[in-house]
Amino acid sequence: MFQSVPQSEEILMQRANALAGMTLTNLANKCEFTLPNSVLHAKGWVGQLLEHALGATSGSKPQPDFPELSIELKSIPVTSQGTPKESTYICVVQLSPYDQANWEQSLVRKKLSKVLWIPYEVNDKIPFAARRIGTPILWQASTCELQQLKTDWQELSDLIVLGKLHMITASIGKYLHIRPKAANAMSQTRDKNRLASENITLPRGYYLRTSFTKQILQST
DNA sequence: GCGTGATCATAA
DNA sequence: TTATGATCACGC
Repeated sequence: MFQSVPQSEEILMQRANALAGMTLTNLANKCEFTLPNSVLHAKGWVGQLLEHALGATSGSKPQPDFPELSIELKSIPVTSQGTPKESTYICVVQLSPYDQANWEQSLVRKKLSKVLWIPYEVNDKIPFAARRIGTPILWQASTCELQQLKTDWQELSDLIVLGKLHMITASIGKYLHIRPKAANAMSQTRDKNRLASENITLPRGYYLRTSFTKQILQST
């Protein structure tokens, strides 16, 4: 479908709007993507289909999907009521002291600078292939939202810098929280905020709570 | 293993 | 039903 990088926000939005109402089968056919037999073994498939359809190029680099536009693309599964079904992964929790230095330069802040949300319906009665893509929403956090995100990030970052990552649970943070992000519970990484003798830990990621993304989708 | 794309599975 | 912790796939 679209394979070139969108040169402006307007072009990106035109493309995104053109997808609204299409089923996953419609879009997969146009992009020459093969529909997975089961979502279980294709968890990120919808996101990658949308990236391709809109011309995103970042791949797995730790930066927004459209770096020239500072726009991050997020597909988001919603119920027939428009409520998000899942929390939204933002980025990995980096574990070097400098990464927690300041909010403005954090990976979370950069990823959430501006987000193009593309909802798609998820409902037990609708087969995966028949799910429809919804109306895109280009979002920027309000001053109030940004303040809370910063507060959450700061609280979590303080714990990390103090070597207390192991004390962080998913219940910390109003909008933003930290949860495991790994192949499985055996995965390991090093937390450079701790002594070498005790720094092996499970890789983690930052996620947005559904209560917050629900607010985002309804505000527009 | 790291970082991307996420959803699954079950305890609460 | 929801939130937390665990898991799946891919490129490098």
